[in-house]
Amino acid sequence: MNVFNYFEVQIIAVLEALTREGKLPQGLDFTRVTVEPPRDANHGDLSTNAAMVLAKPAALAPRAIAEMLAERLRPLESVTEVSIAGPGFINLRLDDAFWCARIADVLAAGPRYGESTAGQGLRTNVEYVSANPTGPMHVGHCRGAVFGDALASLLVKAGYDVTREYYINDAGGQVDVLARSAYLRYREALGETISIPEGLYPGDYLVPVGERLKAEHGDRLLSLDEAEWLPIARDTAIDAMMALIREDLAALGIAHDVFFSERTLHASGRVEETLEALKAKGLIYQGVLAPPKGKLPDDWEERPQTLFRSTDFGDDVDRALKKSDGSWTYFAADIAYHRDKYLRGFRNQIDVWGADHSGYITRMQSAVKAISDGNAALDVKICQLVKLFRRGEPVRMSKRSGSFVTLRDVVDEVGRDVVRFMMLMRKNDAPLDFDFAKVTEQSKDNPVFYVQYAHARIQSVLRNAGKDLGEELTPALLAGAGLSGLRDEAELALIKWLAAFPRQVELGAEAHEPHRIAFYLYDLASMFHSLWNKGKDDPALRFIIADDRPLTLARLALISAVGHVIASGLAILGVEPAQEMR
RNA sequence: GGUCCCGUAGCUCAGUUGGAUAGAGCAACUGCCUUCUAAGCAGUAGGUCGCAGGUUCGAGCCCUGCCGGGAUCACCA
Repeated sequence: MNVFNYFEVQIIAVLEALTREGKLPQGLDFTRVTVEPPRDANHGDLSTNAAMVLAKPAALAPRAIAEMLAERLRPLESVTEVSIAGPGFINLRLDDAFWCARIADVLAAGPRYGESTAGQGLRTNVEYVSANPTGPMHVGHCRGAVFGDALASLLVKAGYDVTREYYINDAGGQVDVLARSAYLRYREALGETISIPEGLYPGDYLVPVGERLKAEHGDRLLSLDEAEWLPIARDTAIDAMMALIREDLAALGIAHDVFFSERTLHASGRVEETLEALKAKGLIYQGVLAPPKGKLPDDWEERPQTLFRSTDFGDDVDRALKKSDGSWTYFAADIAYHRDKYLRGFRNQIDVWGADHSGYITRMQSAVKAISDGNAALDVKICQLVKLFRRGEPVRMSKRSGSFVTLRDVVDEVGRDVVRFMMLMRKNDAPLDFDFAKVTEQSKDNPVFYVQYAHARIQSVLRNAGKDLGEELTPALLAGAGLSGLRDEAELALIKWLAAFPRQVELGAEAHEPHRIAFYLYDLASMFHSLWNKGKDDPALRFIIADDRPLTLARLALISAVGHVIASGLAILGVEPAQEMR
């Protein structure tokens, strides 16, 4: 149950009744009426802006509307207090029994708590990672991978029908470079001494590809022209690189539903088809682009190009679809790809890109509008750079020497859970510092451990509880607990925060911001640790009270619910909850 | 020079899509371990939300213009 939605429905029902009675004018728009937790909990449990939002269109004073509304809200079940404050806020307070009943919601739903139907099964495609298949993933891919995966999980939780997709860029010049690099390793496998020229991939992850080419083709490829061996070497190498990448992703706990090959777009003629469709709409023309403002590129030459009218859709300049050699640009194929997604039924598309592609967003969104006649929406989430540190010192990486940090290095060193959580402790569009020393530190400075520790503490109490109760603590026993004994402010605050989880899921999903879940969990852990320590100061607040079985069960139900919500939230982030930390 | 992102406490960052007196953590200072895990908790202190206008009942959030930092800039992918 989303408490806030629940009361929003009731408040709007009251507004409709007032309208029918002629106390509010006909035809008011209630969509801007919201029910939220007030910023300051002292104001109440729920707050609505209805009176302020409706004042102007209704031509009434906010307080007049508020008075009318408040009068009708007071009799509602569970409402103990309705007050009008500030410029016209209506604050509601709900009785303890209502809040305690939310614990039962959590226990009944278990790991499913927080699931919502807000997404209404909207088919949604989240494309993320999409690293070029030219080598193992490096640390730069890490953030987008985790972000996209968590976002996808969050959307699933919120009721969207999500496909996780990886776009394999296997059609451009870089895979030919890969093929030549692999062919060199092939010759090496056949006994030649090789040196790797500048411009080819030096990484020794291609050595097994050379071996494999040797195993499959013997020395047959040596006598072939490049035009003949290149496709063979390329396919083998791409296949091997994708296998590497899938392993890297698996190490992060990521599995895509669809791996989509760019090459198949070209091979099937869908690029041409897409361009024909755009041409039919009058969006393609031969033209000459004005040179970029400011300093010109050294090799700038003015020439006619095949252009897409992205300026019709808000872009700054029209964009080229063909290269000077007549082949399609990456953009042309990308339009075809996004059109393909649209034709597969995805009107809701999300791409997760690195910061270096931010200049590409507007043209891609323009293209999606064009190919879908405005029926599909593309949201592009940009993940800013991750700066690596070791005890405060930046980690230097050089591509040329091949001394870059791979994703696997990071996962192996600090663990999947730490990587995933830390990548989500920042908004995606803010840069992120990642210090190997700090993220493995086991202290409250480290949010991963802080949240994990809360969960572990809860499990510890639940494990020990059986002894004190004299019988095994079962879900049924907890479910049957009478909850009325939970009266302490800290306990109620914790319950209210638990009840806020479904709303956080919906808001986070709608905003495409999984980091909200990480922050929510951090706050939840903090409230739990606080409650725990109250038991240190005041034994009456401990979870297990020897001579009060009903209260003990109520508190165990509460912390069990906290455990469920932590586990449920961590599941969205793809992090395992810790059962024990010693 | 164009475009995009960022600018909130000394530091690192949240800020419920425009709500009430702007919040955490670190660092500093003061307390809390015979008792469910001190890997924790409580408290003190710290702010002209980059600057200036605008929009309205109301702006950290929206608009315009500046200032500062980053990314990117026909044809690569």
